[in-house]
Amino acid sequence: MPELPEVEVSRLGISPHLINQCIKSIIVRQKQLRWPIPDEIQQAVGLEVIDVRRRAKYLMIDTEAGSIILHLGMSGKLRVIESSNAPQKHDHVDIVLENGQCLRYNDPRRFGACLWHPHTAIEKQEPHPLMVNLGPEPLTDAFDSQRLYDLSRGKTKAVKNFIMDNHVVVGVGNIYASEALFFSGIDPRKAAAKVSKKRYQSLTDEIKKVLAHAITQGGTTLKDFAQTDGKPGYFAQELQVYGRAGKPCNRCQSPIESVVIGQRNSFYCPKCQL
DNA sequence: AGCTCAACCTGCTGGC
DNA sequence: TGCCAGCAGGTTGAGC
Repeated sequence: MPELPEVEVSRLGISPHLINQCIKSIIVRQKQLRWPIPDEIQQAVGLEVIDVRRRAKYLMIDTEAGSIILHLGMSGKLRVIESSNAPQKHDHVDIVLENGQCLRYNDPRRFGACLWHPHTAIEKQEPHPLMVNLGPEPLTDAFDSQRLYDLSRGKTKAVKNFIMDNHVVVGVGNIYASEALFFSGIDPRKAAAKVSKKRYQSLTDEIKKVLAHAITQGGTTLKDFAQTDGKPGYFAQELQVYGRAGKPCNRCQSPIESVVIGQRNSFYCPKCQL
């Protein structure tokens, strides 16, 4: 379900309920996610939540002793509810607060993760191993067209795969990759090395625009994404190409086409994207 | 080094 | 109505 906008919407939704609250208990009903949930996560019990941060599609719930790292995978959802609410199917983890509320993590496909990153004295500033090799955040100045251009030289893979590579830039998933390529008029199948500097400038701008705008709309709800208050994301109705195979392009009326690139279904307008 | 592909898991949809 | 194949927002790691 989540790309970067959906994760950021989740962060914005949960953080005011968590920050400065004390963790009373952590209930793990299903520890077998992408990786097993480590028992060390219990080190957060009794501590106050200092901050809720996001890096790429990871959420970090910071305490004095370390951070709980959450990843929503394909189907993960977070909600803040009364901890007395009966758990439903696939409600794998509760982070229960002393005020009676809890952060409940639900993930049918269990592609997500819930990990613990201790702040030991020696490695207090060390990032988690999962985050060591991540590229820049797309909504910061560290992500610019020069970087895309430089890294793309010699790359034969499709430009869509290239911008979805977390070493290049994080947070661009299958939906927004297709959308940004549409707005910049680039054929998603084109080899990354064959895209000009000028077009990487456009692509960089469009990636930033589409992600930032999707965040303001509460993300994209396709099947089951919900904001943490249960409302759907409203960006789905603004999608130009994703999921619109056979429907007319909003710019030129040509039928949108779909093609599999790097195992992922991809959508583009054959007239607007060259 | 760079690229492709299988794998992780459940649920939903569409065709027969 | 039922069954089964195919597909889904992500990421890692094996293998070429």
